Amino acid sequence: MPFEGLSIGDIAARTGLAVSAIRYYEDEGLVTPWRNAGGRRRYQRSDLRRLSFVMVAQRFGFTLAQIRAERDRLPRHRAPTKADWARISGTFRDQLNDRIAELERMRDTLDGCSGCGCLSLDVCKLYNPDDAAAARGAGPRYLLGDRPAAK
Amino acid sequence: MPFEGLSIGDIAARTGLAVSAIRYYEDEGLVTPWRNAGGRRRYQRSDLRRLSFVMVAQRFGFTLAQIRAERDRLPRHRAPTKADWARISGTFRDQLNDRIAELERMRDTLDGCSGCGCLSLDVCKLYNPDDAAAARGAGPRYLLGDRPAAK
DNA sequence: GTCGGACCTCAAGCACGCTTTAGGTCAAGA
DNA sequence: TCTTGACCTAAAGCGTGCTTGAGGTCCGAC
Repeated sequence: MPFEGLSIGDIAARTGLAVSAIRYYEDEGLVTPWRNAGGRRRYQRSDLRRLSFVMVAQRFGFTLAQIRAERDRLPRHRAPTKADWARISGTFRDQLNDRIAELERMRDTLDGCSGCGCLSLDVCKLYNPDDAAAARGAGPRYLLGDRPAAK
Repeated sequence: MPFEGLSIGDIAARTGLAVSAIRYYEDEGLVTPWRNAGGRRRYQRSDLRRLSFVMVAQRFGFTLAQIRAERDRLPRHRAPTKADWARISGTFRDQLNDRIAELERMRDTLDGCSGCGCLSLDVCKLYNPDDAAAARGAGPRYLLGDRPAAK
């Protein structure tokens, strides 16, 4: 007998996603089931991989919009190659490295502050918008590497 | 003449926060101005430091609720000591280190996958909930270190 | 035939951290 | 006195990623 597709419940059971989340991903254009005669969603087996990709990419810090954009950069007329996935995994890695670097920079700043007596309410530049910090703009965000925020 | 307090506009200018954000922080119990005869908020100079602390702690990944909790652990009857701030900075550092470690773990997983041919749709365990991953629960989240999610 | 569970749609709700809007009030300068 | 800008409150809105609820349908088993 022919393959009649997986139900949304099957997909939920096998991905660990909630049924409502799967429907939401459909609204977001991340997966596109067809419908059976009764109007129920039917999924291909490859949709399991699609949704797994979404889950993995989320873990790596991508928003659903970014994931959709990444997927849209894949060729539609052929199966994804290793090169395609290498690009995506490179994107993942770059994003991870950026985030790691930022956190390390923050940790170093914090360590520097601890060593120099910072985090003292009366001394630390991080808390004192009156001095150098204020001169460069406003508030401690500049000391922490933020760009001048659009208010 | 006596110090009549800073206006919310003064505070906004000196911290770089939006006026609406400062009022929101008041709703959240993070700062407590008094009111002048006309009902306008008046701030102490120390409120600049309070709000700077909020900004710094947010940068370090704390939610407003956590920041309030941290502040509530400070003694109310005396000025915060270096030891108080050392504890807080230690909390900051621990949190940073946890997040760095998690990201590095993810990067290592990703690198391992790239090296072994992972991120190939047909091979990678990350995408294939049918095999070992499925046996341990459902979907790739387990491979990535998530706890079994409460659905 | 009918029961029940899985499924359907659409709308609203939640958490977080704010901003925006609407409709006033206060206070300093011309 | 009048204007203007800074300020006030309360309520609603936003973005992200979903969940929950209400009310109805489909379909396999008994």
